[in-house]
Amino acid sequence: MNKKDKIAEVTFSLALKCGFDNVSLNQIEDTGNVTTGAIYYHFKDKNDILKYIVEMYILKEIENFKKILKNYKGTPLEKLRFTFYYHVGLNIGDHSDILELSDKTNVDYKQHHLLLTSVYYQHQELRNLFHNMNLEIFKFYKELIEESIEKKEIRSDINSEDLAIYLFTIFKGFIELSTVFPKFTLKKFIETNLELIFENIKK
Amino acid sequence: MNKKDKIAEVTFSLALKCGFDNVSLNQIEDTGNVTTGAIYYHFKDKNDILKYIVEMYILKEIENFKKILKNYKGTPLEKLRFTFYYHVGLNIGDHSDILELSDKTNVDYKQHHLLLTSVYYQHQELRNLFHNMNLEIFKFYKELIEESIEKKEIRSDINSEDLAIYLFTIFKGFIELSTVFPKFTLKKFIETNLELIFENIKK
DNA sequence: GTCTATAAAATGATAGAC
DNA sequence: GTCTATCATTTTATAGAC
Repeated sequence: MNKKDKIAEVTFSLALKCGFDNVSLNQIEDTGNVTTGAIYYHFKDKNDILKYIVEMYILKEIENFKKILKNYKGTPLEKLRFTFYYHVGLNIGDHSDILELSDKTNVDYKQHHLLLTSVYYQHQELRNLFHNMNLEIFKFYKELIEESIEKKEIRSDINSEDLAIYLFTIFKGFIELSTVFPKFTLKKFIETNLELIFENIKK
Repeated sequence: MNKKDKIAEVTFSLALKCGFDNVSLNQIEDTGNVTTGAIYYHFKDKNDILKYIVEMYILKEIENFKKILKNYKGTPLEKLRFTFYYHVGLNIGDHSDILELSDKTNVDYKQHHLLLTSVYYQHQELRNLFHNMNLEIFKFYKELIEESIEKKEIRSDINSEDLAIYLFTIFKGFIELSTVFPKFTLKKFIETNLELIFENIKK
């Protein structure tokens, strides 16, 4: 791995623990065995590292996932279940040659979600990147629904945009809920919601 | 308002904009016309202000809301709609004599949600307070459902705990979604979801 | 209880050698 | 491209007067 990605990787890894703004250059230098000089050669300033991380580690995710889902065979509900589980598994790296996280197994979806939310909050200059990402996810759900309607796998008397909103809401909801509400397991959240979603979309 | 609450209020107001950790004591002093001396007389350290804010401004919310909903007459769906709209309206102050926000109208539910999430993320010492809050909300939904089943207003062949998870998920989901996804209005998110919820709970 | 002055540490960033 | 040394600011927090 080149130095630039090394810096990004170690910063990402540190940021996951307590937020990007709470990671100091000193920490990055000590943990990653890099020096101030290297950092400021590759990046304009500290926030430039964040921008690079967001673009490299986060925004590529959906494109990758779409490719993966293309090869996945199953009913709409199975595809949805796969989607939900895939995203909380955060299989970064397993299917991607862009990302080179050396510690792939340790990316926790809760920390990942919290980091994204905090970055969105505290770095308004990056918000458009997130808006575009969410638009992509929305389109993904809508296409999944329209395809299923075409194949007559689910009921057709319902607006695909509304259903996409509904699915997206539940997706965001159980991630958020399982993050800040440890009473139940993630599996419980996903399966309970899938069951009620199914009641709504079956023919 | 006494000095302690003045400090808390101005800190809360500043924190809403870009996160608690990004507010400096200097900012608090300048904005609130208070001095270092006053701050450290009333609070142990900076994080002690946050703890006070969380306890005063956030955790009391549910208790207040429960009281309000008791006086609200309507069907379960109407109660749910009221709940959803109430919480994004964040009617802090309108019904509470505990809170004394001088700038009540400016509390934006998106900023409020982002602040809570960031605080949860970056201040692990406060997580238990949030867990308890979420448990209270969960119990609220569960009781609403059980009451509705008893009154035979909704279908009874469904587990009240599962339905509570479902409602809570959607609540968390549309808050999160409308915060980071400006394509649609909040009203669109709420109404679309309510419609599909209704399909699930009607007799 | 509230003030000012100041300490002590940490932070992001730059300069210049190699 | 990478290093070390250092600057300039800002930060939280304390001390002591009133």
